[in-house]
Amino acid sequence: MSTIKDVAAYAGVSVATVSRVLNKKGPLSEKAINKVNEAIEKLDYHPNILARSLASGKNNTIGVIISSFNDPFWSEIAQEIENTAREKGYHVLYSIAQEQMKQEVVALEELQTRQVGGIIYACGGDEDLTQQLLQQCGIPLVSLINEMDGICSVISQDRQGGVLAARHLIAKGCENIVHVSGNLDRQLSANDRTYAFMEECQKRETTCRLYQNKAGNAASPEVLRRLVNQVFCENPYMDGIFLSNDIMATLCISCSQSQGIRIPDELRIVGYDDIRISSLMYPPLTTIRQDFKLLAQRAVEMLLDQIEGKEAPMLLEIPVELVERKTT
Amino acid sequence: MSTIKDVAAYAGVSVATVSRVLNKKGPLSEKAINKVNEAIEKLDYHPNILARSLASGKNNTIGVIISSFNDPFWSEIAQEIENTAREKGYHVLYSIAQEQMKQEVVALEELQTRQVGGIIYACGGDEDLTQQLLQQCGIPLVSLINEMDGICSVISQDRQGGVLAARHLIAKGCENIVHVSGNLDRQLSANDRTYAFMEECQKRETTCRLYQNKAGNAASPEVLRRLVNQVFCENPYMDGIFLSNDIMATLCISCSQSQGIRIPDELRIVGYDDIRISSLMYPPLTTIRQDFKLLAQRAVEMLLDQIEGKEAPMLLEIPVELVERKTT
DNA sequence: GTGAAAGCGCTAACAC
DNA sequence: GTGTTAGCGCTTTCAC
Repeated sequence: MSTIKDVAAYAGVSVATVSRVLNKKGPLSEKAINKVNEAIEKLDYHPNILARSLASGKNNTIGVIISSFNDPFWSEIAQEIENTAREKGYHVLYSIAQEQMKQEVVALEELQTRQVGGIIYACGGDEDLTQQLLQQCGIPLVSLINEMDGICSVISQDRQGGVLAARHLIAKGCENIVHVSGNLDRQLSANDRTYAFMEECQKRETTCRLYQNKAGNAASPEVLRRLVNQVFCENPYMDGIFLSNDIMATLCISCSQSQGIRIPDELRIVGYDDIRISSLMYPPLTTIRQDFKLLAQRAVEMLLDQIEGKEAPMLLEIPVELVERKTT
Repeated sequence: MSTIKDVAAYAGVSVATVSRVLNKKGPLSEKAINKVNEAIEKLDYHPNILARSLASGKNNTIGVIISSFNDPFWSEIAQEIENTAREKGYHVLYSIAQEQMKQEVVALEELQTRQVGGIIYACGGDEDLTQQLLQQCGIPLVSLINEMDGICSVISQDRQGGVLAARHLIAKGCENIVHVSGNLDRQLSANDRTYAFMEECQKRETTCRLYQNKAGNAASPEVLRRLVNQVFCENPYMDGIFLSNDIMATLCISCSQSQGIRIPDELRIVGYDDIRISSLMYPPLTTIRQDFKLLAQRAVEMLLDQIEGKEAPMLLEIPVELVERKTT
């Protein structure tokens, strides 16, 4: 690996000149530029970003704490964070913190150690721990998970999502509704979709029975399937069901089909997220679409604003949208 | 942000001692250790990895060039790479290179610049460019895409996968088979599944018609759907279909169901990959399972062996397995 | 067992 | 326009 010194020597200039050429900064003669570029080419020189960051004190890197690359919702988000950050000249470092394993602390430590300029928190971990991020770390932070005291957040309008789902099912004539939520013990903005959905049902005087998927999406297929089976067993007369994510909705479609329940005539299904597969499956899923792109984009922008010392709003809410397909 | 100097000053020792405590290396007195640890605690000190790497010349980081986090197959791989690397004390840096956009060069540059010790190449880009990786970069490399001259590879036994699929469909009585491959212009080991499948059909004297999905998995739902529709239109009598990935298989299930074609009685479907959703959809998909975990694990191990100067094999082939569910 | 000091590859004053 | 030089935060000899 050649260094800036090698380049300087080869080009017959000083390291300062090479550095100037590299950064396209400062007064420079055509001749110097050409010589340096030639040397760079010849020596196959790649600047060492570590040294650069160390010397300059900034490293154009943001960190993302995420629960997994496997969850379709979060992998969409990761992809869009990556796209946006790159566009703005930033790199992204990921740190995986599996939920319910208290890995957030390690993840945070890791990113701090790597000197990221700020962190996007996109992993539903223990709320109290997460709160400590604020107190302890003192670097710019954006949460994609929920509203937290003193931490900037970008979240979907989940209450609106819940209301849309309820109104849609009721408008389609459902009278016997079931909803499977996520883990309500957790302080997630995602749970607002449940609260709003239940309230709306109540307001419309429609019965709605609530089930909780405590284990969340990360649970094994068997566990999820068992829960869905239980729901179907215990609610033979349900005519509408709202799931807090599209994976659960997929399982419901699957269960209905295997039991010969006709969709949407006998049972109407509404999911949440609108992940890629939702439009490809059969029947194509009616669902509440979260705007991945905008969520990620705004989160990155908010973080960069903080990093660059600009004023940033504390909370941004991204609209959701009902996408009607063939399950309702 | 406090530095090692601050810690040294606070603890009343030299920076060398702090460094020794940090790295648990060299002769150390209990007293010194305690003082330093206390100082670290008090000052909320986080070592700066950049400086550490720069000084020590090693940075325990590997790079991964991947086409997207969104493709379920590759996100499974990414997740497992992450898990394995972490276990071995390495960090992972991702660089996204969307296929057919020649972003591999930039991606590679980026990772080199960040001083990764080696790179896992997991992105089907232009083969000639990819080959240049070898010549140009001179750092340890492992390909998850195909066999390349002089580059270590870890790939699935795709020929075996193709044969398994063909035999299975034929054993189930299919006589009029269609296969949708990926882009055969590309030099991907994945294409072996196609070649082996076609050969096996021929050997068994079963007709098989071939379609190519040139755009690959990254194409929009509409494009994929159009292709599947075309296949169904042009082959009213097909009784078996083998898709080169599970997303395409999902679309085929969807198309069959919407046309009232009974699965598996009238049409048998075999996918490839066994992504998470494949067991959750209806009917649960018969597919060729790739061993994500082993692929990723071996790739990481192979790379670390190279980095640490150990002897590594040039090629590792990971077995695949037919998972029979309800579409055949 | 501990400290002083050189140096990793680079940037950014500051001098010329 | 260009070169010299002092660090950035850390590791690592080499003395003591």
